Amino acid sequence: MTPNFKIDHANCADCPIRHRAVCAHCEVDELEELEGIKYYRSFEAGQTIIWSGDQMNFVGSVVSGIASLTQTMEDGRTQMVGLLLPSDFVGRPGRDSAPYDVLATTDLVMCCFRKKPFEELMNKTPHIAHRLLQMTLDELDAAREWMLVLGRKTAREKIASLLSIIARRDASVGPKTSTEPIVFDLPLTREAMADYLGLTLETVSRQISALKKDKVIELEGKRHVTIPDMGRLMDEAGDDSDGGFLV
Amino acid sequence: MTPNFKIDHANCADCPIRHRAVCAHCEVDELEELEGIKYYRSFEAGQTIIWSGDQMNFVGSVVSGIASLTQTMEDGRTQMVGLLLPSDFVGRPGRDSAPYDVLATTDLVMCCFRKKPFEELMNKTPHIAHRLLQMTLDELDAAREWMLVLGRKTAREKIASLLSIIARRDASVGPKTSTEPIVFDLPLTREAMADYLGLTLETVSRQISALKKDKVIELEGKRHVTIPDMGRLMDEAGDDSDGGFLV
DNA sequence: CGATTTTTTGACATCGATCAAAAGCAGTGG
DNA sequence: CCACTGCTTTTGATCGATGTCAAAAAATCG
Repeated sequence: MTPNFKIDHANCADCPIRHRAVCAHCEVDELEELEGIKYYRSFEAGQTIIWSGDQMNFVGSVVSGIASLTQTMEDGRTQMVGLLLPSDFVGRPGRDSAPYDVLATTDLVMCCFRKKPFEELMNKTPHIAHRLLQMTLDELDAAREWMLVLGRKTAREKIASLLSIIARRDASVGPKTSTEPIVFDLPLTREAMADYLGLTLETVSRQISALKKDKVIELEGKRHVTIPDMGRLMDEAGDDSDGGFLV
Repeated sequence: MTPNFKIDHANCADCPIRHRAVCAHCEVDELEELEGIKYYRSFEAGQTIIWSGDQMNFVGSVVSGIASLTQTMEDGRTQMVGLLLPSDFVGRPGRDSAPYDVLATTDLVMCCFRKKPFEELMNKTPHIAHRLLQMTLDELDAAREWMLVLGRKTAREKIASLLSIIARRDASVGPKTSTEPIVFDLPLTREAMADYLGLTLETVSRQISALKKDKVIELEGKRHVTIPDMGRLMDEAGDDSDGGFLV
């Protein structure tokens, strides 16, 4: 059913997400135990990783690519409720069924653990449990920030907010000042952006065009974005313009 | 500044939230340790418990009353991002400043712990850490369900969703069937509901009047609500009508 | 009972949704 | 290389749900 392939024997020491994922605080011996139960799975863009309501028999970390969590109403309206970037964790220890669909938005590689062994390991490894709590609190903060976006921001502010979030996560390796331009590729289609923002794809398209016309962003093709002035973008997002960078 | 008073020496064994709060899984000896560092604080309706950006030097559980988490934009637009009912936890171990305002929506009693001792106790007490992770995952689920409400539901569906959530949490002690009427008092003003739902208070008022006219709800005064048919209300909310009760 | 807050109701404006069509772009096979 | 197909994105015209502004009504409180 799921055309995925395995990448066995990859070494945790070389892992690109080693220092940010759920295993970030693990000692060498703990890491060895994790290494013993882990396996890799790849998914193609567009594939469904987990269906809402399904039994979840594994948990894991996004190694590369982007996944999304979405909720769908009976009549087809859909809302994205989470965007999972590399190092983010998928799954909920202690629960057996998934509350939302998990989709591969791009080609994706995950580092998986069968749920049962992971839970047992977690129970005897405070480093993992502690890290998972921290990550869950971070996700809760992100979800609540997104509630403000969904509930109170205008379409233009919503687009600017999404762009600034992607820019910030993407640029965390890049320059630290807010004066240098930031460049990145949009990993989402207009429709996925609309589902994230509670808009229609037409409105997304119009607002992106408007931001481009007003020189808040530059576009090469449909996906390659340049932010000449991050402060300007954050003003457009309705956020405190210095909150993100200086704190 | 904060006119609060203390209720010392209350016994954990008699605590009304004992079985649902962060201390739910504690053994007798763990409970004694918690009892040693706890203290009670009362807040009046409308009081701010914690300001966004403030140092948080305590964490704790809501014992009675309702608190809300709200985010405010520079121009005054506000969005409620959390509704804390009795047994819910306030505070984030490991973080030092609050990301949102915490307000007492009604008169409120909290069972507090100074943050530092609580964190230390948590680190040596897996029962507490584990329970807190479970509660945080529950909050994350609730936040994500709310994202669907904010992003994709109509004003009428939003009101119906809020009523059904309050009804469900209120009625968890009450009858288990969906055929008996459910009765409760709304703990929120129209304005607070508007802030929760991303609406204006006028729209909230109009939609409540409409639901009343259509016999989905009955009102005595402005706050006392009767739900004659819970299934009907959940249809109006756009939810699967049996999801909440049978699962 | 008067003062203040909360809620309702009305008239009107607007932002974003909807419906429709065209344009751009990628892949496929002849 | 081009014609064909399907998908994404843009653009245009129109409509309707919800916001805004204003005032009255109801509830609460001293």
